[in-house]
Amino acid sequence: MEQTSHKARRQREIETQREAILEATRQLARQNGWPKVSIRKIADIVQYTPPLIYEHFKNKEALLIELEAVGFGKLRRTLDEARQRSGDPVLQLVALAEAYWEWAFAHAELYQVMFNLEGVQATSPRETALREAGPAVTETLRQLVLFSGPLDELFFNWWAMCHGHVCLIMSGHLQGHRSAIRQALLSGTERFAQGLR
Amino acid sequence: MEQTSHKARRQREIETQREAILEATRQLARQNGWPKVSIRKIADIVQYTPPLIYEHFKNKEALLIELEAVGFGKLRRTLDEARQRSGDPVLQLVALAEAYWEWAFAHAELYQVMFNLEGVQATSPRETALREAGPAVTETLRQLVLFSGPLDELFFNWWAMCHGHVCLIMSGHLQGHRSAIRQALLSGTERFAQGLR
DNA sequence: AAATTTGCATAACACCGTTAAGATTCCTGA
DNA sequence: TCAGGAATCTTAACGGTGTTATGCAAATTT
Repeated sequence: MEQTSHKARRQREIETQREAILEATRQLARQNGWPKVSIRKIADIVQYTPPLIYEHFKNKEALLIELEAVGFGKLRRTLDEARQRSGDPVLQLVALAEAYWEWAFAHAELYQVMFNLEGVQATSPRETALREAGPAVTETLRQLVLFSGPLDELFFNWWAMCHGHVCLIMSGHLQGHRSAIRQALLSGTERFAQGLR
Repeated sequence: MEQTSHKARRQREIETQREAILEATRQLARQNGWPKVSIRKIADIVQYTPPLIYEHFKNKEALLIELEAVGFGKLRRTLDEARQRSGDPVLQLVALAEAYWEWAFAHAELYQVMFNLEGVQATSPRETALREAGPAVTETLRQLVLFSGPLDELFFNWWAMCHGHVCLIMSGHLQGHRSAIRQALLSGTERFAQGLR
């Protein structure tokens, strides 16, 4: 049946369009920041007219939510990898913070859409999205804490430390102190981990 | 000279208009979130037409920057007060974190414009704005650290802890865990302070 | 070959930030 | 007192935005 292959080919074309839209969106956000990202400009880049975007995404927010999920997935994998580069839990936790920091700035446009920073606004149910990146961290924390400590609290602490330092730079505050803040995050995380032994 | 009193009266009217604009902006942001704040709606509330806004502010961003400054001023005063409610530096640092948390949610619309959260985007020189709220915290930290420790780093750590926890809630992540995150911030700050003795 | 579905574009709507031009009121000075 | 001008505000417009109804042409099915 070549009908099937036609349909399959068409299906791949659609998927290609979808990927192109997502990639164009990220490109625009990287180049000019999220506030200047518009459906019309995205359509321009992918060489179609605006209504085509709406065949792939219900609206602009749905596009952002998709990228948010992409971001959390990528971040999760990055953290999983980082955890496996050392055995000592203290070093692990610091390595996780370092990986978090590097990832955030290497994929700033994703990070911004994940946390509604710098002009992004998407109101989605994100409850699960954040937790998804947690297991690697939580497992490392577990090795640091005797008995069953308040793992949730400690996880929030670690996350807030990382996110907080990243945000201070991304929001434009302390622009000139990027490496100093990076150092503060790393040494702060180490002290945090040491204190849990 | 009643010319002078005329001018003075007029001056006060202008100031009143300006205040009304700022207040209307905050009101709209509180009610519907920043993305739905528009010059036209602000003009509606203050019972004038849009161009009048531009007699008081160069553009929309200038309005936001003004509110950003208002926010940092208020936050600074709040922290100064909180610091004076206890003598013990550990308790002080925790009280500062608590005051920070409470203030952020009591003035969420200001907090969002201060840090470009939830759809706000203002590109301003903020270097000084953040530091302005620092002295109270730094002074408390000084009492905790022997000799001259890396006060800058510790200040960034404290700030990032507070800001990070606040952000996790404000961005919609962990929506249901507000009081748990609050508790995490407070106990995390206490552990942080204890570790500096 | 006719009918229908697919795949896209054109064109429109309401809203946005911003500004140029006009109208009206008020004050000034002769 | 009254013309002239400044102060004060509005109307109207421009280009941009997200989104959707309509239309058209090609491809597919019957």
